[in-house]
Amino acid sequence: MTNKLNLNNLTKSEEDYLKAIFQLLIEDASVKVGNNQLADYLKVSPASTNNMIKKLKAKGYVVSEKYGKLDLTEGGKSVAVRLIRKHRLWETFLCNYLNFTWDEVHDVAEQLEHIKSRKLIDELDRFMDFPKKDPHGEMIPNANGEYSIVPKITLSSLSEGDVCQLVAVNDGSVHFLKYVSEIGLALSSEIKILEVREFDKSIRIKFDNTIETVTRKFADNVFVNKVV
Amino acid sequence: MTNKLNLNNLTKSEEDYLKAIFQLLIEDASVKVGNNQLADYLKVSPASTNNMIKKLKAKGYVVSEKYGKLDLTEGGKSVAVRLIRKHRLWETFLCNYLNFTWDEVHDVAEQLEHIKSRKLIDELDRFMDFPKKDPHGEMIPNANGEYSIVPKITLSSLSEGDVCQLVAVNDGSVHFLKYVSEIGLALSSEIKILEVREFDKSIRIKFDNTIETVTRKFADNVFVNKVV
DNA sequence: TTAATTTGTTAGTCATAGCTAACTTTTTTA
DNA sequence: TAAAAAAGTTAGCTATGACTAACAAATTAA
Ligand SMILES: [Mn+2]
Ligand SMILES: [Mn+2]
Ligand SMILES: [Mn+2]
Ligand SMILES: [Mn+2]
Repeated sequence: MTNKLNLNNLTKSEEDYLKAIFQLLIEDASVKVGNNQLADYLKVSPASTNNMIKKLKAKGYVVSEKYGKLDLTEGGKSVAVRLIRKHRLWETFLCNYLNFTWDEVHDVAEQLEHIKSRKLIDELDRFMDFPKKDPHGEMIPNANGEYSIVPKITLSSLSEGDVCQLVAVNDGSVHFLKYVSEIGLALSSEIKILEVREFDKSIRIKFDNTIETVTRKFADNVFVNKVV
Repeated sequence: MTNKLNLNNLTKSEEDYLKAIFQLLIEDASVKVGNNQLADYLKVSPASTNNMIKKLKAKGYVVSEKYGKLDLTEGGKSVAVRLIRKHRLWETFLCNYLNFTWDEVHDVAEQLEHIKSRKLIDELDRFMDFPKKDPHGEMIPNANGEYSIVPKITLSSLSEGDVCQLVAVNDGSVHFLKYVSEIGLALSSEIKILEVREFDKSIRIKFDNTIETVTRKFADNVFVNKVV
Protein backbone atom coordinates (compact mmCIF):
# COMPACT_ATOMS: atom_id res chain seq x y z
CA MET A 1 0.00 0.00 0.00
CA THR A 2 2.80 2.38 -0.81
CA ASN A 3 0.83 4.24 -3.39
CA LYS A 4 -2.86 4.94 -2.93
CA LEU A 5 -3.56 5.87 -6.48
CA ASN A 6 -7.14 7.17 -6.64
CA LEU A 7 -7.37 5.97 -10.22
CA ASN A 8 -8.90 8.72 -12.30
CA ASN A 9 -11.36 10.12 -9.79
CA LEU A 10 -10.62 13.67 -10.81
CA THR A 11 -12.97 16.08 -12.53
CA LYS A 12 -11.94 18.09 -15.58
CA SER A 13 -11.57 21.15 -13.36
CA GLU A 14 -9.42 19.41 -10.80
CA GLU A 15 -7.15 18.17 -13.59
CA ASP A 16 -6.87 21.63 -15.13
CA TYR A 17 -5.93 23.18 -11.79
CA LEU A 18 -3.21 20.61 -11.16
CA LYS A 19 -1.82 21.11 -14.64
CA ALA A 20 -1.84 24.89 -14.20
CA ILE A 21 0.05 24.70 -10.91
CA PHE A 22 2.59 22.38 -12.52
CA GLN A 23 3.08 24.73 -15.47
CA LEU A 24 3.56 27.70 -13.17
CA LEU A 25 6.02 25.76 -11.02
CA ILE A 26 8.26 24.82 -13.94
CA GLU A 27 7.77 28.15 -15.74
CA ASP A 28 9.88 29.88 -13.14
CA ALA A 29 11.32 27.44 -10.65
CA SER A 30 12.64 30.18 -8.41
CA VAL A 31 9.30 31.84 -7.65
CA LYS A 32 6.74 29.84 -5.69
CA VAL A 33 3.14 29.80 -6.94
CA GLY A 34 0.55 31.97 -5.21
CA ASN A 35 -3.21 31.80 -5.16
CA ASN A 36 -3.85 35.02 -7.09
CA GLN A 37 -1.24 34.09 -9.67
CA LEU A 38 -3.04 30.83 -10.26
CA ALA A 39 -6.37 32.65 -10.52
CA ASP A 40 -4.86 34.99 -13.10
CA TYR A 41 -3.43 32.11 -15.12
CA LEU A 42 -6.71 30.20 -15.17
CA LYS A 43 -8.80 33.34 -15.69
CA VAL A 44 -11.03 32.65 -12.69
CA SER A 45 -11.48 34.57 -9.45
CA PRO A 46 -9.11 34.14 -6.47
CA ALA A 47 -12.11 32.87 -4.51
CA SER A 48 -12.52 30.03 -7.00
CA THR A 49 -8.90 28.97 -6.85
CA ASN A 50 -8.88 29.22 -3.07
CA ASN A 51 -11.85 26.92 -2.97
CA MET A 52 -10.39 24.38 -5.38
CA ILE A 53 -7.03 24.41 -3.62
CA LYS A 54 -8.77 23.37 -0.42
CA LYS A 55 -10.29 20.41 -2.19
CA LEU A 56 -7.01 19.40 -3.81
CA LYS A 57 -5.22 19.65 -0.47
CA ALA A 58 -7.87 17.44 1.13
CA LYS A 59 -7.37 14.91 -1.67
CA GLY A 60 -3.62 14.97 -1.22
CA TYR A 61 -2.52 16.55 -4.48
CA VAL A 62 -1.51 19.98 -3.25
CA VAL A 63 0.39 21.18 -0.19
CA SER A 64 0.42 24.70 1.24
CA GLU A 65 0.11 26.50 4.54
CA LYS A 66 -2.57 29.07 5.19
CA TYR A 67 -1.52 32.31 3.50
CA GLY A 68 1.42 30.39 2.05
CA LYS A 69 2.50 29.35 -1.44
CA LEU A 70 1.39 26.30 -3.35
CA ASP A 71 3.26 23.11 -4.13
CA LEU A 72 2.29 19.76 -5.64
CA THR A 73 2.70 16.36 -4.02
CA GLU A 74 4.16 13.52 -6.07
CA GLY A 75 0.58 12.48 -6.81
CA GLY A 76 -0.28 15.95 -7.99
CA LYS A 77 2.74 16.09 -10.27
CA SER A 78 1.88 12.69 -11.66
CA VAL A 79 -1.63 13.81 -12.61
CA ALA A 80 -0.24 16.95 -14.26
CA VAL A 81 2.39 15.08 -16.25
CA ARG A 82 -0.13 12.53 -17.48
CA LEU A 83 -2.38 15.39 -18.59
CA ILE A 84 0.49 17.09 -20.40
CA ARG A 85 1.36 13.80 -22.08
CA LYS A 86 -2.19 13.47 -23.36
CA HIS A 87 -2.37 17.10 -24.45
CA ARG A 88 0.84 16.92 -26.46
CA LEU A 89 0.14 13.55 -28.02
CA TRP A 90 -3.22 14.81 -29.24
CA GLU A 91 -1.66 17.99 -30.61
CA THR A 92 0.84 15.86 -32.47
CA PHE A 93 -1.89 13.64 -33.88
CA LEU A 94 -3.95 16.61 -35.04
CA CYS A 95 -0.98 18.18 -36.83
CA ASN A 96 0.56 15.08 -38.33
CA TYR A 97 -2.54 13.12 -39.34
CA LEU A 98 -5.55 15.45 -39.43
CA ASN A 99 -4.22 18.48 -41.34
CA PHE A 100 -4.38 20.87 -38.40
CA THR A 101 -1.91 23.74 -38.31
CA TRP A 102 0.05 24.35 -35.13
CA ASP A 103 -2.12 27.29 -34.15
CA GLU A 104 -5.32 25.21 -34.38
CA VAL A 105 -4.41 22.32 -32.11
CA HIS A 106 -4.22 23.73 -28.59
CA ASP A 107 -7.92 24.40 -27.96
CA VAL A 108 -9.02 20.99 -29.20
CA ALA A 109 -6.25 19.32 -27.17
CA GLU A 110 -7.55 21.14 -24.09
CA GLN A 111 -10.70 19.07 -24.50
CA LEU A 112 -9.10 15.81 -25.62
CA GLU A 113 -6.64 15.73 -22.71
CA HIS A 114 -9.55 14.98 -20.35
CA ILE A 115 -10.66 11.79 -22.07
CA LYS A 116 -10.20 8.97 -19.57
CA SER A 117 -8.71 5.86 -21.16
CA ARG A 118 -5.22 4.59 -20.54
CA LYS A 119 -5.38 2.36 -23.57
CA LEU A 120 -6.48 5.18 -25.85
CA ILE A 121 -3.49 7.36 -25.17
CA ASP A 122 -0.91 4.58 -25.12
CA GLU A 123 -2.22 3.22 -28.42
CA LEU A 124 -2.25 6.69 -29.94
CA ASP A 125 1.39 7.01 -28.86
CA ARG A 126 2.23 3.67 -30.49
CA PHE A 127 0.26 4.54 -33.64
CA MET A 128 2.44 7.65 -34.12
CA ASP A 129 5.56 5.62 -33.28
CA PHE A 130 6.27 7.29 -29.94
CA PRO A 131 6.93 10.90 -30.95
CA LYS A 132 9.37 12.77 -28.70
CA LYS A 133 8.15 16.31 -29.33
CA ASP A 134 4.84 18.05 -29.97
CA PRO A 135 4.20 20.52 -32.84
CA HIS A 136 5.42 23.42 -30.72
CA GLY A 137 8.71 21.72 -29.88
CA GLU A 138 7.79 20.63 -26.35
CA MET A 139 8.83 17.20 -25.09
CA ILE A 140 6.18 14.49 -24.66
CA PRO A 141 6.35 12.43 -21.42
CA ASN A 142 6.38 8.68 -22.02
CA ALA A 143 3.82 6.15 -20.74
CA ASN A 144 5.62 5.99 -17.38
CA GLY A 145 5.46 9.74 -16.96
CA GLU A 146 9.16 10.14 -17.61
CA TYR A 147 10.37 13.10 -19.61
CA SER A 148 13.58 14.91 -20.45
CA ILE A 149 13.86 18.60 -19.82
CA VAL A 150 15.42 20.23 -22.83
CA PRO A 151 17.47 23.24 -21.71
CA LYS A 152 15.82 26.29 -23.21
CA ILE A 153 15.84 30.02 -22.74
CA THR A 154 13.76 32.77 -24.25
CA LEU A 155 14.93 34.60 -27.34
CA SER A 156 14.60 37.81 -25.34
CA SER A 157 17.36 36.74 -22.95
CA LEU A 158 20.04 36.79 -25.66
CA SER A 159 22.46 39.60 -26.61
CA GLU A 160 23.76 41.10 -29.83
CA GLY A 161 25.89 38.68 -31.79
CA ASP A 162 24.41 35.55 -30.21
CA VAL A 163 23.30 32.74 -32.49
CA CYS A 164 20.60 30.28 -31.45
CA GLN A 165 18.26 27.63 -32.70
CA LEU A 166 14.48 27.82 -32.24
CA VAL A 167 13.54 24.79 -30.13
CA ALA A 168 9.98 25.58 -28.98
CA VAL A 169 7.24 28.18 -28.96
CA ASN A 170 4.59 29.09 -26.42
CA ASP A 171 1.38 27.58 -27.76
CA GLY A 172 -1.05 29.69 -25.78
CA SER A 173 -1.90 32.28 -28.43
CA VAL A 174 -3.26 31.55 -31.90
CA HIS A 175 -2.26 35.02 -33.07
CA PHE A 176 1.31 34.54 -31.93
CA LEU A 177 1.69 31.16 -33.64
CA LYS A 178 0.27 32.47 -36.92
CA TYR A 179 2.64 35.39 -36.70
CA VAL A 180 5.64 33.08 -36.17
CA SER A 181 4.74 31.08 -39.29
CA GLU A 182 4.01 34.17 -41.35
CA ILE A 183 7.43 35.69 -40.92
CA GLY A 184 8.95 32.35 -41.88
CA LEU A 185 10.25 31.11 -38.54
CA ALA A 186 9.88 27.43 -37.71
CA LEU A 187 11.24 24.86 -35.27
CA SER A 188 15.01 24.44 -35.81
CA SER A 189 15.40 27.80 -37.53
CA GLU A 190 18.86 29.23 -36.81
CA ILE A 191 18.54 32.80 -35.57
CA LYS A 192 21.23 35.47 -35.21
CA ILE A 193 20.68 38.46 -32.95
CA LEU A 194 21.74 41.52 -34.93
CA GLU A 195 20.70 44.20 -32.48
CA VAL A 196 18.83 44.66 -29.22
CA ARG A 197 17.36 48.17 -29.12
CA GLU A 198 17.60 49.78 -25.72
CA PHE A 199 14.59 52.05 -26.24
CA ASP A 200 11.85 49.37 -26.40
CA LYS A 201 13.83 46.11 -26.13
CA SER A 202 12.86 45.21 -29.69
CA ILE A 203 15.26 42.83 -31.41
CA ARG A 204 16.59 42.71 -34.96
CA ILE A 205 17.09 39.09 -35.95
CA LYS A 206 18.35 37.29 -39.04
CA PHE A 207 17.32 33.79 -40.14
CA ASP A 208 17.30 32.09 -43.56
CA ASN A 209 18.50 35.35 -45.18
CA THR A 210 15.49 37.15 -43.75
CA ILE A 211 15.92 40.13 -41.46
CA GLU A 212 13.04 40.98 -39.11
CA THR A 213 12.42 43.13 -36.09
CA VAL A 214 10.43 41.53 -33.30
CA THR A 215 9.11 42.96 -30.05
CA ARG A 216 10.18 41.97 -26.58
CA LYS A 217 6.79 40.36 -26.06
CA PHE A 218 7.30 38.23 -29.16
CA ALA A 219 10.79 37.21 -28.08
CA ASP A 220 9.49 36.21 -24.65
CA ASN A 221 7.41 33.51 -26.29
CA VAL A 222 10.16 32.02 -28.44
CA PHE A 223 12.35 29.41 -26.79
CA VAL A 224 15.83 28.79 -28.09
CA ASN A 225 19.00 26.87 -27.57
CA LYS A 226 22.06 29.10 -27.65
CA VAL A 227 24.59 28.00 -30.28
CA VAL A 228 27.20 30.79 -30.23
CA MET B 1 -32.58 33.53 -41.02
CA THR B 2 -34.18 30.24 -41.85
CA ASN B 3 -32.04 28.28 -39.48
CA LYS B 4 -31.12 29.70 -36.10
CA LEU B 5 -28.37 27.27 -35.38
CA ASN B 6 -27.22 27.86 -31.78
CA LEU B 7 -23.79 26.60 -32.72
CA ASN B 8 -22.68 24.16 -30.07
CA ASN B 9 -24.08 25.81 -26.96
CA LEU B 10 -25.12 22.48 -25.51
CA THR B 11 -23.73 20.79 -22.43
CA LYS B 12 -22.63 17.15 -22.42
CA SER B 13 -25.82 16.28 -20.57
CA GLU B 14 -28.09 18.10 -22.98
CA GLU B 15 -26.41 16.31 -25.87
CA ASP B 16 -26.78 12.92 -24.19
CA TYR B 17 -30.47 13.50 -23.54
CA LEU B 18 -31.14 14.47 -27.16
CA LYS B 19 -29.25 11.43 -28.42
CA ALA B 20 -31.16 9.18 -26.03
CA ILE B 21 -34.53 10.49 -27.19
CA PHE B 22 -33.46 10.02 -30.80
CA GLN B 23 -32.35 6.44 -30.15
CA LEU B 24 -35.62 5.62 -28.41
CA LEU B 25 -37.63 7.20 -31.23
CA ILE B 26 -35.96 5.12 -33.94
CA GLU B 27 -35.74 2.00 -31.79
CA ASP B 28 -39.46 1.51 -32.07
CA ALA B 29 -41.03 4.10 -34.36
CA SER B 30 -44.56 3.04 -33.42
CA VAL B 31 -44.32 3.75 -29.70
CA LYS B 32 -43.85 7.36 -28.60
CA VAL B 33 -41.21 8.13 -26.00
CA GLY B 34 -42.27 8.79 -22.41
CA ASN B 35 -40.51 10.54 -19.57
CA ASN B 36 -40.07 7.47 -17.37
CA GLN B 37 -38.86 5.43 -20.31
CA LEU B 38 -36.18 8.04 -20.98
CA ALA B 39 -35.22 8.04 -17.28
CA ASP B 40 -34.86 4.27 -17.40
CA TYR B 41 -32.74 4.40 -20.53
CA LEU B 42 -30.39 7.05 -19.13
CA LYS B 43 -30.35 5.49 -15.65
CA VAL B 44 -31.39 8.72 -13.93
CA SER B 45 -34.54 9.54 -11.98
CA PRO B 46 -37.80 10.64 -13.69
CA ALA B 47 -37.43 13.94 -11.85
CA SER B 48 -34.11 14.53 -13.55
CA THR B 49 -35.43 13.81 -17.03
CA ASN B 50 -38.51 15.91 -16.40
CA ASN B 51 -36.27 18.79 -15.46
CA MET B 52 -33.97 18.45 -18.43
CA ILE B 53 -36.89 18.07 -20.83
CA LYS B 54 -38.19 21.44 -19.69
CA LYS B 55 -34.86 23.01 -20.53
CA LEU B 56 -34.66 21.33 -23.92
CA LYS B 57 -38.21 22.44 -24.73
CA ALA B 58 -37.34 26.01 -23.79
CA LYS B 59 -34.31 25.82 -26.08
CA GLY B 60 -36.41 24.49 -28.95
CA TYR B 61 -35.00 20.98 -29.27
CA VAL B 62 -37.87 18.97 -27.81
CA VAL B 63 -41.63 19.20 -28.17
CA SER B 64 -44.25 17.69 -25.85
CA GLU B 65 -47.46 18.59 -24.10
CA LYS B 66 -47.82 18.39 -20.35
CA TYR B 67 -48.30 14.73 -19.39
CA GLY B 68 -47.72 13.92 -23.06
CA LYS B 69 -45.04 12.05 -25.00
CA LEU B 70 -41.74 13.43 -26.26
CA ASP B 71 -40.66 14.32 -29.76
CA LEU B 72 -37.64 16.08 -31.24
CA THR B 73 -37.68 19.18 -33.42
CA GLU B 74 -35.54 19.24 -36.57
CA GLY B 75 -32.90 21.03 -34.50
CA GLY B 76 -33.03 18.32 -31.85
CA LYS B 77 -32.69 15.58 -34.45
CA SER B 78 -29.76 17.38 -36.02
CA VAL B 79 -27.89 17.52 -32.72
CA ALA B 80 -28.55 13.82 -32.13
CA VAL B 81 -27.41 12.77 -35.59
CA ARG B 82 -24.20 14.80 -35.30
CA LEU B 83 -23.51 13.15 -31.98
CA ILE B 84 -24.12 9.70 -33.44
CA ARG B 85 -21.81 10.53 -36.35
CA LYS B 86 -19.04 11.47 -33.93
CA HIS B 87 -19.64 8.43 -31.73
CA ARG B 88 -19.45 5.99 -34.62
CA LEU B 89 -16.49 7.61 -36.33
CA TRP B 90 -14.52 7.44 -33.09
CA GLU B 91 -15.50 3.79 -32.58
CA THR B 92 -14.29 3.06 -36.09
CA PHE B 93 -11.01 4.86 -35.48
CA LEU B 94 -10.39 3.01 -32.22
CA CYS B 95 -11.00 -0.38 -33.84
CA ASN B 96 -9.24 0.17 -37.13
CA TYR B 97 -6.21 2.18 -36.03
CA LEU B 98 -5.72 1.80 -32.28
CA ASN B 99 -6.11 -1.96 -31.73
CA PHE B 100 -9.34 -1.72 -29.76
CA THR B 101 -11.75 -4.65 -29.94
CA TRP B 102 -15.40 -3.96 -30.67
CA ASP B 103 -16.39 -4.46 -27.06
CA GLU B 104 -13.88 -1.84 -25.85
CA VAL B 105 -14.87 1.12 -28.00
CA HIS B 106 -18.31 2.20 -26.81
CA ASP B 107 -17.39 3.68 -23.43
CA VAL B 108 -14.49 5.70 -24.80
CA ALA B 109 -16.64 6.90 -27.71
CA GLU B 110 -19.23 8.08 -25.18
CA GLN B 111 -16.59 10.54 -24.01
CA LEU B 112 -15.08 11.41 -27.39
CA GLU B 113 -18.45 12.20 -28.98
CA HIS B 114 -18.67 15.35 -26.84
CA ILE B 115 -15.46 16.94 -28.13
CA LYS B 116 -16.48 20.14 -29.86
CA SER B 117 -14.61 20.67 -33.13
CA ARG B 118 -16.16 20.46 -36.55
CA LYS B 119 -12.76 20.21 -38.19
CA LEU B 120 -11.65 17.37 -35.91
CA ILE B 121 -14.47 15.06 -36.85
CA ASP B 122 -14.53 15.88 -40.55
CA GLU B 123 -10.78 15.37 -40.80
CA LEU B 124 -11.03 12.10 -38.88
CA ASP B 125 -13.66 11.02 -41.39
CA ARG B 126 -11.38 11.94 -44.30
CA PHE B 127 -8.38 10.27 -42.65
CA MET B 128 -10.29 6.98 -42.55
CA ASP B 129 -11.52 7.54 -46.11
CA PHE B 130 -15.17 8.13 -45.20
CA PRO B 131 -16.20 4.80 -43.65
CA LYS B 132 -19.85 3.87 -44.13
CA LYS B 133 -20.29 1.60 -41.10
CA ASP B 134 -19.00 1.43 -37.54
CA PRO B 135 -17.49 -1.72 -35.93
CA HIS B 136 -20.93 -2.91 -34.84
CA GLY B 137 -22.39 -2.64 -38.34
CA GLU B 138 -24.27 0.63 -37.80
CA MET B 139 -24.28 3.29 -40.53
CA ILE B 140 -22.29 6.48 -40.05
CA PRO B 141 -24.06 9.75 -40.98
CA ASN B 142 -22.02 11.93 -43.36
CA ALA B 143 -20.79 15.48 -42.73
CA ASN B 144 -24.19 16.87 -43.78
CA GLY B 145 -26.03 14.65 -41.31
CA GLU B 146 -27.39 12.43 -44.08
CA TYR B 147 -27.60 8.72 -43.48
CA SER B 148 -29.14 5.63 -45.00
CA ILE B 149 -31.32 3.41 -42.89
CA VAL B 150 -30.34 -0.19 -43.52
CA PRO B 151 -33.41 -2.41 -43.17
CA LYS B 152 -32.76 -4.71 -40.24
CA ILE B 153 -34.71 -6.95 -37.93
CA THR B 154 -33.73 -8.86 -34.83
CA LEU B 155 -32.60 -12.46 -35.06
CA SER B 156 -35.35 -13.28 -32.57
CA SER B 157 -38.05 -12.27 -35.05
CA LEU B 158 -37.19 -15.07 -37.50
CA SER B 159 -38.69 -18.55 -37.81
CA GLU B 160 -37.40 -22.07 -38.37
CA GLY B 161 -35.80 -22.49 -41.75
CA ASP B 162 -35.09 -18.81 -42.28
CA VAL B 163 -31.62 -17.80 -43.44
CA CYS B 164 -30.18 -14.38 -42.68
CA GLN B 165 -27.02 -12.37 -42.61
CA LEU B 166 -25.73 -10.64 -39.48
CA VAL B 167 -25.70 -6.91 -40.28
CA ALA B 168 -25.28 -5.26 -36.87
CA VAL B 169 -25.14 -5.85 -33.14
CA ASN B 170 -26.29 -3.83 -30.17
CA ASP B 171 -23.14 -2.26 -28.76
CA GLY B 172 -24.46 -1.47 -25.31
CA SER B 173 -23.08 -4.49 -23.44
CA VAL B 174 -19.43 -5.51 -23.27
CA HIS B 175 -20.42 -9.01 -22.11
CA PHE B 176 -22.74 -9.47 -25.04
CA LEU B 177 -20.15 -8.38 -27.61
CA LYS B 178 -17.47 -10.64 -26.15
CA TYR B 179 -19.97 -13.49 -26.22
CA VAL B 180 -20.78 -12.85 -29.89
CA SER B 181 -17.09 -12.99 -30.82
CA GLU B 182 -16.41 -16.03 -28.67
CA ILE B 183 -18.97 -18.24 -30.35
CA GLY B 184 -17.52 -17.22 -33.72
CA LEU B 185 -20.22 -14.88 -35.02
CA ALA B 186 -19.16 -11.72 -36.86
CA LEU B 187 -20.62 -9.10 -39.15
CA SER B 188 -21.75 -10.71 -42.42
CA SER B 189 -22.01 -14.20 -40.92
CA GLU B 190 -24.75 -16.18 -42.66
CA ILE B 191 -27.05 -17.72 -40.08
CA LYS B 192 -29.66 -20.42 -40.51
CA ILE B 193 -32.44 -20.85 -37.97
CA LEU B 194 -32.62 -24.56 -37.21
CA GLU B 195 -35.20 -24.48 -34.45
CA VAL B 196 -37.11 -22.06 -32.26
CA ARG B 197 -37.96 -23.77 -28.97
CA GLU B 198 -41.42 -22.91 -27.73
CA PHE B 199 -40.58 -23.47 -24.05
CA ASP B 200 -38.07 -20.64 -23.55
CA LYS B 201 -37.86 -19.11 -27.03
CA SER B 202 -34.24 -20.23 -27.30
CA ILE B 203 -32.99 -20.64 -30.86
CA ARG B 204 -30.76 -23.24 -32.46
CA ILE B 205 -28.70 -21.60 -35.18
CA LYS B 206 -26.09 -22.75 -37.68
CA PHE B 207 -23.30 -20.63 -39.14
CA ASP B 208 -19.91 -21.53 -40.64
CA ASN B 209 -20.52 -25.21 -39.83
CA THR B 210 -21.04 -24.31 -36.18
CA ILE B 211 -24.26 -25.14 -34.39
CA GLU B 212 -25.14 -23.10 -31.31
CA THR B 213 -28.14 -22.48 -29.10
CA VAL B 214 -28.74 -18.88 -28.15
CA THR B 215 -31.28 -17.34 -25.80
CA ARG B 216 -34.08 -15.03 -26.76
CA LYS B 217 -32.28 -12.20 -25.00
CA PHE B 218 -29.18 -12.84 -27.11
CA ALA B 219 -31.20 -12.95 -30.33
CA ASP B 220 -32.90 -9.66 -29.44
CA ASN B 221 -29.53 -7.93 -29.67
CA VAL B 222 -28.49 -9.38 -33.02
CA PHE B 223 -29.68 -7.52 -36.12
CA VAL B 224 -30.01 -9.36 -39.38
CA ASN B 225 -31.05 -9.06 -42.96
CA LYS B 226 -33.34 -11.88 -44.02
CA VAL B 227 -31.98 -13.79 -47.01
CA VAL B 228 -34.38 -16.73 -47.34
C1' DT C 1 7.71 51.33 11.98
C1' DT C 2 3.53 52.71 10.55
C1' DA C 3 0.66 53.02 6.36
C1' DA C 4 -0.52 51.46 1.86
C1' DT C 5 -0.81 47.84 -1.21
C1' DT C 6 -1.00 43.25 -2.45
C1' DT C 7 -2.32 38.68 -1.47
C1' DG C 8 -5.20 35.36 0.49
C1' DT C 9 -9.63 33.96 2.85
C1' DT C 10 -14.50 33.71 3.95
C1' DA C 11 -19.43 34.29 3.38
C1' DG C 12 -23.10 34.21 0.54
C1' DT C 13 -25.09 33.73 -4.29
C1' DC C 14 -25.89 31.43 -8.77
C1' DA C 15 -26.31 27.68 -12.48
C1' DT C 16 -26.09 22.87 -13.68
C1' DA C 17 -27.50 18.44 -12.92
C1' DG C 18 -28.28 15.00 -10.02
C1' DC C 19 -31.44 12.98 -6.01
C1' DT C 20 -35.93 11.55 -2.87
C1' DA C 21 -40.50 12.12 -1.43
C1' DA C 22 -44.94 13.68 -2.20
C1' DC C 23 -48.26 14.77 -5.31
C1' DT C 24 -51.30 14.85 -9.75
C1' DT C 25 -52.81 13.11 -14.00
C1' DT C 26 -53.54 9.42 -17.13
C1' DT C 27 -54.14 4.74 -18.21
C1' DT C 28 -55.30 0.12 -17.13
C1' DT C 29 -57.73 -3.42 -14.81
C1' DA C 30 -61.19 -5.38 -12.23
C1' DT D 1 -67.11 3.00 -13.90
C1' DA D 2 -64.56 3.05 -9.86
C1' DA D 3 -60.20 1.51 -7.91
C1' DA D 4 -55.46 0.49 -8.72
C1' DA D 5 -51.37 1.10 -11.14
C1' DA D 6 -48.37 3.59 -13.95
C1' DA D 7 -46.67 7.76 -15.67
C1' DG D 8 -45.54 12.39 -15.11
C1' DT D 9 -44.78 16.58 -12.15
C1' DT D 10 -43.32 19.44 -8.36
C1' DA D 11 -40.86 20.84 -4.23
C1' DG D 12 -36.96 20.77 -1.81
C1' DC D 13 -32.32 18.95 -1.13
C1' DT D 14 -27.22 17.99 -2.51
C1' DA D 15 -22.60 18.63 -4.89
C1' DT D 16 -19.60 21.04 -8.11
C1' DG D 17 -17.56 25.07 -9.59
C1' DA D 18 -18.17 29.51 -10.89
C1' DC D 19 -19.03 34.54 -9.06
C1' DT D 20 -18.92 39.23 -5.93
C1' DA D 21 -18.21 41.64 -1.81
C1' DA D 22 -16.23 42.03 2.51
C1' DC D 23 -12.52 41.01 5.37
C1' DA D 24 -7.77 39.45 7.24
C1' DA D 25 -2.92 38.68 6.77
C1' DA D 26 1.43 39.54 4.72
C1' DT D 27 4.40 42.30 2.16
C1' DT D 28 6.24 46.63 0.49
C1' DA D 29 6.92 51.54 0.65
C1' DA D 30 7.18 55.69 2.88
MN1 LIG E 1 -1.06 23.08 -26.15
MN1 LIG F 1 -7.97 21.17 -20.17
MN1 LIG G 1 -21.38 2.81 -29.36
MN1 LIG H 1 -22.09 10.62 -24.33
